[in-house]
Amino acid sequence: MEFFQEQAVTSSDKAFFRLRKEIVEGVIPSGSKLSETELSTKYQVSRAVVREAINRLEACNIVERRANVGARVVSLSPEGLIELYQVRESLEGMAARLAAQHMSAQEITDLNALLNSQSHEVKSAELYYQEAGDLDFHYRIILGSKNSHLISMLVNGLYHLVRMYRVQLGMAGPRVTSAFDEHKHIVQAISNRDPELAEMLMRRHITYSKNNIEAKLQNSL
Amino acid sequence: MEFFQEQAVTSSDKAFFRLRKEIVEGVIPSGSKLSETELSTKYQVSRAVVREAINRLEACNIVERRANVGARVVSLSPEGLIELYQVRESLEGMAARLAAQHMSAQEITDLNALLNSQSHEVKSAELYYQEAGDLDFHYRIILGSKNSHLISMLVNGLYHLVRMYRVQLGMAGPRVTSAFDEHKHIVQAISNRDPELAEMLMRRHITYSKNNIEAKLQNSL
DNA sequence: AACAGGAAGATTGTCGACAATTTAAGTTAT
DNA sequence: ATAACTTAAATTGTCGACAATCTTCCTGTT
Repeated sequence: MEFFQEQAVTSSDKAFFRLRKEIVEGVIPSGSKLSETELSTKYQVSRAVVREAINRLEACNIVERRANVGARVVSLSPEGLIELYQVRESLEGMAARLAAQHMSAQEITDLNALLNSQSHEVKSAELYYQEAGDLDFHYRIILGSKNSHLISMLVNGLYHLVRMYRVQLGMAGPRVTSAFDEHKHIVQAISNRDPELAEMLMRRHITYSKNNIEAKLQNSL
Repeated sequence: MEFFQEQAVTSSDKAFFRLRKEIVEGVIPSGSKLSETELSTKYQVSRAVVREAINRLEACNIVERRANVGARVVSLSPEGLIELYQVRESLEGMAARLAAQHMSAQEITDLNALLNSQSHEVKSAELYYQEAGDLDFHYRIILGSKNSHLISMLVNGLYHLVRMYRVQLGMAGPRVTSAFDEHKHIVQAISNRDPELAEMLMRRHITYSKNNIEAKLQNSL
């Protein structure tokens, strides 16, 4: 899966990645408490590294911590989802606009190639696309913006939360092909160096995505 | 000064606030290295709390850390400033739009009152306005958006960086009164519950602000 | 029976010491 | 003299133990 490898050098990194993965995938349920001692025995590391990992997760808005009390995994709610997608719409719209201005010709070529390769998968009904392919697409555009703050906020901050909502609500939906068409239009706008259109299409794309996941949320709650 | 009191409960909190303050105000110069041992003796606390404070500063994008090497205060650059104001324009524009929708009547009344009180200060040429008053204004609108992600990103993330640029470039400029007029128009749009106009005015306001600080940066570099 | 106060247990916060890694200096060989 | 290797110093990463705080349960009083 992972296209952009965050490589773990320190022990805290490993704990952070593992903990994040387990939370996003629901192995550790949302809303549950994170005990430092418990996790340190489970992961076979000292409490200090678990503590550091939890602190990082707090910075990602994946856990909430209260001083002298402890940390809890955030709980998913319709309001939280809406807030999340509101900022995502704004930030990714901006990313698409900047990408149309700043992506190199090579990067745009690669992006088109990615879409072509995914085209086959979509036709052959591989729903692998939904998860990884969609993330890959959005990820490249975010990087294409060349804005480090934007990249940091989206990649380190919001995206794991987005994935958390998706995974835990079981997103294998009928939106695969239509989302793919939207991706195509966005790439076309970027290829034409049309920032305004790219932003608008991206915002719309994310709004659709929000509506889709929102409907799922209604059912599963 | 501080309108929104972040109260320090733990020892790490205090270290974090103090360190952030010293960095933002340039007491610790940008680009310099942060030695954990050095700071722990200087602050009279253990290395663990300094370490935790530095980790939090990293999450704010105020320091950059490399594993097994150490942390450095970020260095200010024209590119960094532009990137910062790009996202600020997008996020605060969004905040203004949401504020026009979600602020309570009471909050809007308070906002108008704030502007009236500042009107006197501006006329009496108190340049106190520039720093605290401007921050207070923007801060209220951000909170008025009622979007927790947005609030977190701006308040915990970007704003201290913005202040860092301002303080270290010595922002006592001729923009005081014109900025005040822009604030007035924005509040008017919010009072009229006009989200689109509020967003547009806020984006323009921040663009002006960027141009202003950008000119300063040209001179002082 | 309900509520306030206080001990006991558990959890987080802080500390100093040790281990691992990087950086710098010093030495040797080409 | 330069380059590569080795070694030593300094810095960061990790650990286990102790201190402070919160939570829970128990006791006693109204």
